Amino acid sequence: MAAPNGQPGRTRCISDADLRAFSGYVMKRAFNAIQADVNMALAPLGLRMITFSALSVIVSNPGLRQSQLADALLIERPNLVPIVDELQNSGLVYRDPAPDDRRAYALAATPAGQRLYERAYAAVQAHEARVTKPLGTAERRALIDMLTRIEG
Amino acid sequence: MAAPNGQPGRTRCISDADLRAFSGYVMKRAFNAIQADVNMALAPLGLRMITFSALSVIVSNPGLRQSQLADALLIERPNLVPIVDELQNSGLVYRDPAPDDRRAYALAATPAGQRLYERAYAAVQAHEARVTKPLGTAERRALIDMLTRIEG
DNA sequence: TATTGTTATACTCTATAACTATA
DNA sequence: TATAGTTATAGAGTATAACAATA
Repeated sequence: MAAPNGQPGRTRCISDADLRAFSGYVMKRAFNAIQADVNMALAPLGLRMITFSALSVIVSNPGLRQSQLADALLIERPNLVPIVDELQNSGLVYRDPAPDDRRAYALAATPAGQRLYERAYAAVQAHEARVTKPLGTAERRALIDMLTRIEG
Repeated sequence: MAAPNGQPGRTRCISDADLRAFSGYVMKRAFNAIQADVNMALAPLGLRMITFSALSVIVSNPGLRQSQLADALLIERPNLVPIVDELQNSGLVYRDPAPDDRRAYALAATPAGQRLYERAYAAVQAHEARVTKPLGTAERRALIDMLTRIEG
C-alpha cells in the first residue's frame, strides 16, 4: 500500500498513485482547474461562478424567494445575501416585495441582467467546450450524468 | 436559453436545467458531497481530507521536501506549513534536516503515522465504495480517468 | 540572485447563532 | 411557534508579499 520509491533525501519523482485512485482528490483538482477557467471567462462580464449560477436560476425562475434560490444553489441563506446584494448593486436583479408574504422578496432579473446572462451563458458554453476538450461528446454527457448520480 | 417557468411570486418548482449542463456547477455539488463524506470517515482518526492527502504522499515518498509536497498537493508553500505542523504535532510525521541542503527539511512518517495511514487508507476505500455506489466498476474507472484528463 | 521554510495578511467560501419583522 | 431575510462571527481554503537562512 504505498511503497517508498527512494531513500530519504533523495526522492526525485513524487508519487501520488494512491491519491489518484481517490476520487475526492482527483475531483478537487479537476474542479480547481474548471473554476479557474470559468472565473477567467466570467471576469470581463463582472461575474463569478457563484453570481453567474445565481443569475441563471433567477432568470429561469422570476419571482422566486431568496430561500428558494439558496436551496437551489445548495448554500446557506446567510451566505446568499451578499451574492444577491452584488447582483442588485450591479443592476442585474432586483428584490420586489412578495405580494403574498411581507417577510419575503421576489427576485427577478432586470433587462440588463437578462442581456448580461445571455452573454455570460455564451461565455460559459465556450469555457465548457474548452475544459471538456479532452473528452468526447458521449464522455462529456456521461461525466455530467455520473457526477449528478454521485451527488444525489 | 432559460425560459421562465412561472409568473413572478408564483414559482413553485425551481429550475436549474441550464446549470445542470454546466460541469463546474455539477462538479462543485458532487465534490461537496464527497468531501463531506470523506471528512466524516476520517474524523475518528483525527484526519481531514487535506491531512490525509499530505500523509499519503509523505508515506509514499519518505524524505521529500515541503516544497515538493506542496507541488504534489497543488497548494501554495505557505498554506502547507500548518498542515505539516498538524501532522507533526499529532506525532504522525517528522521534519528532519535535509542532509544536502540546510535550508530544507526532509519529511517522513513515523511508525505511528504509517500505521494510522493504513487505517485511514482503509477508511477512505470504504468511503470510496460508498460515494461511487451509484456507479459501476467501469464507470468509476472512467470517471477518474476523465477527471484526470480535464485537470491536465 | 535565487530558493526553502516561514510569517503575516487578505479574500473567498462555508456554517451557525441570533436578531427583526412578519406569518 | 415558526419562517424570511439579515447580521455577526468563526472556521476552512486559497493567494501574495516579504523575511531570515542558505544556496
